[in-house]
Amino acid sequence: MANQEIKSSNSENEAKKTTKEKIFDASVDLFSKKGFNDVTVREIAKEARIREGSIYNHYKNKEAILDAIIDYFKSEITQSNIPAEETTNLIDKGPEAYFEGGVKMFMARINIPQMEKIWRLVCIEIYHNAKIREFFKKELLEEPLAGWENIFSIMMEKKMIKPVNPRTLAYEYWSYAIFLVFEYFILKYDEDFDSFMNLGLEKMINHTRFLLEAIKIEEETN
Amino acid sequence: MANQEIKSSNSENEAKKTTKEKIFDASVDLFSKKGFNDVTVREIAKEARIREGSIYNHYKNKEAILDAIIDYFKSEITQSNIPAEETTNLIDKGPEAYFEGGVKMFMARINIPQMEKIWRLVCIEIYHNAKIREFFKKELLEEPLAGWENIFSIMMEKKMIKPVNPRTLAYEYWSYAIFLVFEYFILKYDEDFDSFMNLGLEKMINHTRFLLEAIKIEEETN
DNA sequence: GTCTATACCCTGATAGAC
DNA sequence: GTCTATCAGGGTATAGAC
Repeated sequence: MANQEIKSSNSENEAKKTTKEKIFDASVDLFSKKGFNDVTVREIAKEARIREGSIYNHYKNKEAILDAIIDYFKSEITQSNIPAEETTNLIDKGPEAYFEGGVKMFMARINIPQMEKIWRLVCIEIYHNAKIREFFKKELLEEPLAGWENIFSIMMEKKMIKPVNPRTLAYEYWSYAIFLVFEYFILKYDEDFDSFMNLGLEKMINHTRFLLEAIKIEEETN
Repeated sequence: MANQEIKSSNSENEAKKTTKEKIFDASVDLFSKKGFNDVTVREIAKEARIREGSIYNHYKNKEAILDAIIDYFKSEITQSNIPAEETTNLIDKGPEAYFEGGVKMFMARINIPQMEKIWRLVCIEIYHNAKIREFFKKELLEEPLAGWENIFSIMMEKKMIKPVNPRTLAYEYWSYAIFLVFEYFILKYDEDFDSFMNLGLEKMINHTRFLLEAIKIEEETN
């Protein structure tokens, strides 16, 4: 956490940035707005206030810049995963507490200044870039689905929630999160200037409450 | 319904196609695979087995081909909307029947041979093409959400389902459909050779059952 | 490392004979 | 309508002086 300020954010201390960082940040900006294909190396150079040729001293080619951004995204996402030990502790606090934890976990993956732009970039390049697509499928779809399925199974064993198909329940829960990402970063990114953190959080909590109501154990069974 | 075979599908009677149709079909094929930007006019000409220059006798430019495809998509989607009168009739048959109708309505929008490719094209160009994005937002997100909100409100008034926030319920229902579209056409299009019709139908029915269970009126209240 | 200058390729689109 | 030939522009990437 000491020298973790490698990726300095936007307009702050622009002067202190290395050229490589300038290229990285300018590319994040442009790619997230226009998509990889529609950004030219000339534009990146202009935005980074350097000459075109200098870019190739830091990155092999245009594709390599995108790769670096994807790697950064991957590492940020993977870091924010909740360790397995904490999971078991959280479950005993009841479904409400766990859901709340889940929402916060989900939001933590987005609530880093530059990450919101990279999320946008990931969403718009997902069809086009195999690396992004495979990562998204594995780390943001299959792995969370399997995780939630496991959680729900445990909760059912402990009679904390109604017995339903845990796989179905995992899909019911998580698909909404993916929908929110899609809705925000693809459909509404240009118009909603509020961050996903603020807009999505409320909707996700709403969703969680609804689901909780559907699967809670009725009091009257006592 | 008589001369509605204008858009002849793939390999059938290739010879009978007009040149304009050849260009249209070749473009649908290529755009849906690679995206608009990564397809060249030369490729389209090759796929359509004509010369490059001939394309411009039928379409003003490359963009105009995409526009024609989008217009075709729009008209197919709009046609398959259920008229308002039928809606009220369906509601009285109970939530199960109505949901079933809803799923079929949704699937009907996809289950036309060439439409599956165009759906893919729409999904991958949605960030990039304002016309597609606005249509998707209006006709496939906002309008259905408003429609379902209305349906659910009526059902609640008629005490057919539990009283919950109808807007929330509409989101709970419809967001899953959008998720399925996204999952299939973006994440899994290359690998799943089965049509969305087959794969999505089962998942959507599963979802419907879960939601129905959550909002049904309990028998014991009698 | 950064700059200037440029090579080389591919793009969408057009002109004009047939 | 379809073809051949071609253009102008813009794309990535490189060479070589500083």
